[in-house]
Amino acid sequence: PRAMEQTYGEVNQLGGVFVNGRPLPNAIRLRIVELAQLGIRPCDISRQLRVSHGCVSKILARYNETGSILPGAIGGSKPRVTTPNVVKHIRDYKQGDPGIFAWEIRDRLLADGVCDKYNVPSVSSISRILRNKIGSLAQPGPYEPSKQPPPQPALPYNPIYQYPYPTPVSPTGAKMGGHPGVHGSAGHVSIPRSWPSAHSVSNILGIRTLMEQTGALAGSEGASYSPKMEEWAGVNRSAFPAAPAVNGLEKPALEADIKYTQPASGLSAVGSFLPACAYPASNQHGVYSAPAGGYLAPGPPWPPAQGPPLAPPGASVSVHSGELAAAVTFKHPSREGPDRKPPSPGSKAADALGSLHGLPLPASSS
DNA sequence: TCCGTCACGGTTGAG
DNA sequence: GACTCAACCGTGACG
Repeated sequence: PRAMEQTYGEVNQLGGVFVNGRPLPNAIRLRIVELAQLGIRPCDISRQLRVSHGCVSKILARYNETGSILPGAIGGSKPRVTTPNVVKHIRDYKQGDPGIFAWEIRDRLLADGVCDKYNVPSVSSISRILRNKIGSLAQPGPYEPSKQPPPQPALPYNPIYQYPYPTPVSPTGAKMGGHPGVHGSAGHVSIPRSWPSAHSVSNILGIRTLMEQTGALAGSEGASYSPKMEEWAGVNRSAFPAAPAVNGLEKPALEADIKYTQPASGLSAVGSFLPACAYPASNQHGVYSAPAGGYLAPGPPWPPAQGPPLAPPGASVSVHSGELAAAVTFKHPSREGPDRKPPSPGSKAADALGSLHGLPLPASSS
């Protein structure tokens, strides 16, 4: 097992451990942002945390843009908009008016509530449907009524993809009037993924948060929802300053991150979907395993014997290597048995960051 | 020396 | 269950 774990991580040029293809632990991401907010230069952060400067730059850029330290949603596919139900409606429109234009169909799909502006097919898609699926109406197609799948609701989208519905067609039917993140409000988060999905911050910020608050997710939708870290990108974010001051670290956002990365056992509403985050606690432990401590903890502090340049005035924020190693909870397999217990709130990791933030940070967040 | 950017090899998850 | 695809990741190199 140890050999297997040792093959898991890689070591970058700075001596830091990373897992190719996987995001850095939240603790490190948080530290990057914090140190940046304290005025420490990205290059220094890079060396101190042993994370490539490209990564530091990326995380900081994202934080400045979205206010979130969390990585984006990994994997998944863009949900189809041309569902059988949509195709059926298009077919109906076409049959009712053979001369109808694609854009007219599009308008009707919107007007009839078959789709909303977030999932309505493009005109070109409609044209393609007309050409490929409806053009040969003589032949029974896959969407022939006789072969139709069971009737679908007016909005035939998988509940997993809870689109942001600012309109009365919202699945919850309540509190959908203009949630943040959809129409470019002050706190709008523009994750560069245009399609609205459960992965999109727009959706998350609005629907997810609202639904959480209203308890609407307690039902099957919540159970089937596959949340991502990105979901928390803007939770509790109201407005992110374009140029946050050193002390302007958006504590509410970070606190939200910290708060919501509590171990599932300690959470009620949010705990249920935290394990599905991009950092499953168990996975993280496995991923950032033995070598991490070996590379991070014993390593000489950077820069050697250089405190002031990195130490912010009056604050002891310099990250000691051991502290960091604890903060990122690189598991040492020799110290943790197979029956790994959930880290206690008073764990070293929590202490490491808790002492820095005055906030509890569970090890599972790393 | 610093920093933004991008290619690369990798992971992930829906279809 | 294997596969594909398109998203994401961090690293490392370049300018």
